[in-house]
Amino acid sequence: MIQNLNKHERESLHEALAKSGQKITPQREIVYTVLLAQRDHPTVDEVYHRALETMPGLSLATVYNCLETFVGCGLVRQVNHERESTRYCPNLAPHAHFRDESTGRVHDIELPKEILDQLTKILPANFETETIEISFQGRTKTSNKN
Amino acid sequence: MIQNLNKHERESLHEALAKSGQKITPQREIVYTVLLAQRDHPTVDEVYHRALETMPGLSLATVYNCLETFVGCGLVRQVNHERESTRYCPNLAPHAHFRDESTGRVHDIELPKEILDQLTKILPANFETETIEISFQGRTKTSNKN
DNA sequence: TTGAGATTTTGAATCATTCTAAACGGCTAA
DNA sequence: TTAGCCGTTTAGAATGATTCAAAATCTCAA
Repeated sequence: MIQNLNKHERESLHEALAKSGQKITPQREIVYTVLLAQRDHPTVDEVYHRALETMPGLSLATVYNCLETFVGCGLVRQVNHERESTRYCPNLAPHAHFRDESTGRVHDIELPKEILDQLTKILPANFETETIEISFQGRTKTSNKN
Repeated sequence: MIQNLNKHERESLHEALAKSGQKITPQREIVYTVLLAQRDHPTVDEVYHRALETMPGLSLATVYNCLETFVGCGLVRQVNHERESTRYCPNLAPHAHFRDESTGRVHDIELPKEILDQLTKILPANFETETIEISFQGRTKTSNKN
């Protein structure tokens, strides 16, 4: 069963929404709760089905809307891989993604600040970066189920 | 007008196809020629329209097939950006991509080997990488039209 | 030159995502 | 308390890139 947001999580949500002039709604709280509850980079459809258990009438379009809103106010990151469905990730620390080809799972990889700094240095002087995305693709050896 | 493949380019193509047991066809030669002629990371549709000028009967599905084949035998890289159409790139040297949000254009950014090495080091020991993708998103300052 | 197997073609099918229009909800001012 | 404004949600249709299916065509080794 999905836990409710704790005080701090609820605050982040309310603050982020308020900051960009948007309202708090039950749908948004539930979608955000679902994202925090299981940090496995779910697709829209996965979020939708998980959220349905708490709010049976919820519509898919609303899940799209909520997630778009969260991305817009910086609460959540989009993770795209090739042409697969977009996945969503509430981890705001700078990190890369590793996609395991054998399981399809996506893992967060912590990204040292030095590497980010170095990366921005390889750009020509007049290129201004807003976001950097780094994604690895491969396999995990051995029986590690992580 | 689109130039023909030079001797070396034709050889790479034939060799790569042969190596993965596939045939040389006029369609494949033309699609590859189009990719080399203008290295602006075209979409399938762009490749299709450029190729039509040389081979009027060509079908869109064939362009999809050819590009998929080239990616499969390592002649060409796919470039995905968010949910936009997939783009294709015949630059085989390791490089990152910078997408200019104001123009939609994609630029190749040379990628120093040290950075690649460092990147693979941040992975847990049992993660085996096959490919790494790095993409920047931002804007180019000033009136540089590059 | 021939035949097996790969490739191309056309058009239909798929599927994630976006759009549209109507209903809803919450807040503010009277 | 009510009226109305405006952002949000909803259902379903529309979009658009990509894939699939089946038949026709082509390529190349023998």
